[in-house]
Amino acid sequence: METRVDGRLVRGDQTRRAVLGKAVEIASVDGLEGLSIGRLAKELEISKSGLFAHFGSKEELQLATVRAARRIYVTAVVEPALATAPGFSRVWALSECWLDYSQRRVFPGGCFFAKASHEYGARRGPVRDYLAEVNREWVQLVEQTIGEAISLGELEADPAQLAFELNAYYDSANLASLLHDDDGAIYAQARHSIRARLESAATAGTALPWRSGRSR
Amino acid sequence: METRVDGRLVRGDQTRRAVLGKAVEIASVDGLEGLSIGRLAKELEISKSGLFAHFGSKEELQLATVRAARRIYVTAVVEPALATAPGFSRVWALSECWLDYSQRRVFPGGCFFAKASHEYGARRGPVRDYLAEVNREWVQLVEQTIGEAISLGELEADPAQLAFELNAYYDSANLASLLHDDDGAIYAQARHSIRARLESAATAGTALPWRSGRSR
DNA sequence: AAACTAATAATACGACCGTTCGTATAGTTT
DNA sequence: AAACTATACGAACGGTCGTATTATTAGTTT
Repeated sequence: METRVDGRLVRGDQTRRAVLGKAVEIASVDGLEGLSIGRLAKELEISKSGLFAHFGSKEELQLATVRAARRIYVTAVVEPALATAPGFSRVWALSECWLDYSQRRVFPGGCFFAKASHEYGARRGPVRDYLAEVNREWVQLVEQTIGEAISLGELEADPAQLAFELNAYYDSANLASLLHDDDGAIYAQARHSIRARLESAATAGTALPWRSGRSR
Repeated sequence: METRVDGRLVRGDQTRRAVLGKAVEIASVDGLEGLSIGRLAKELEISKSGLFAHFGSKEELQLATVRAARRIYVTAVVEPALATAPGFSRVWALSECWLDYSQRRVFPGGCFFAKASHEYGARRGPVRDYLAEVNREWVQLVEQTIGEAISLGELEADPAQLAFELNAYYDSANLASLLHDDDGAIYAQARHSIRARLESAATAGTALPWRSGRSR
């Protein structure tokens, strides 16, 4: 099965990819509103009008940027966590992957969605709606992961409640690390809280991933 | 002792007050960057140049806006909480006051500082520095309040750790309520988490404020 | 009443905003 | 080779941005 490719479309795709890569970077630092078409074009050394033609409106560019960020997020956080077997250890992996994603600065401005959600939380329109949807998606994944651990008898908790708490720790660590030029102490603090919370919810027989094999 | 007042200065003060009141409103929804001098002047029906003269630069306007927001925050959260006696009940009051402040939308866009801190977290400059300082101030207050409760033998915890966790619950509830047009369910969830966390840290004899006198 | 000061206003500036338009170029199809 | 299509470009549009300069008005002091 041979796939004929249109060189023009390939070129367009590459441009689009480059634009969105840069857009995600800029927006994670300066926000989706601070992301301007002129600046984006200048940094990529392409024409403003040519760039604009790819999206048709600022709002479409913003939406495409959030979609691009979502793909990066899935690759950086979701997929690595799903590589761990379901159950307690996957809940822990999810936390570790998230903190790592924030600390590694996958987006230079910290978690893209924490930033964008705060930027658009009090507004209306498609951008906000999509951000809300992505957030729901994520919370659902965390709840589901917790649910699996409960089903496997490794955890005892209200999934929604525990998911809320874990998420709170993630976001709080992310913000504090940004605001205070953190050297890692804040992430350690978050890890400590997560560990304590999970430990208190673990069932008796469950092996705790952060203890290397034997109990202390 | 009689105080002679200069009518011109009074007039200027009133204007300044009105400007900052509006500025804080706008910024809590559209951010400190979205806060523009032209828009501010238009909404207040005064001249752009006259308004500008009060601050001298956009950055000074932003700093003055954050300072104004801080005063409102102190009035809405800190002072009411300090009306409660030190100890476990004050820790609880702090949480209640904060959630109430967020839920009542003292700022139309939810917590001003959550928004502004995310906006400036990844940047440099005086605005970010001041936001970081205000945050430190707040965290310190929470830790100190927890410390008092420990000294009084009503609580057992690491103050920094518990403060981190409570703050995480506050901010997380604030964001989720904005993003999902909350009817109050999210605040209830936060209250539940806070209650559970405080209950687990309370010492044996401590009366729990949310139980009306007798145990269940 | 004159001199002075503080607050406000009018006007203008260059830079950048998102957007539109006409055109040139590269690549595909016939 | 001709017709067509997708991508990219330069130039211009009306607006708004933050800021500077200059003038006017309101209020105080002498």
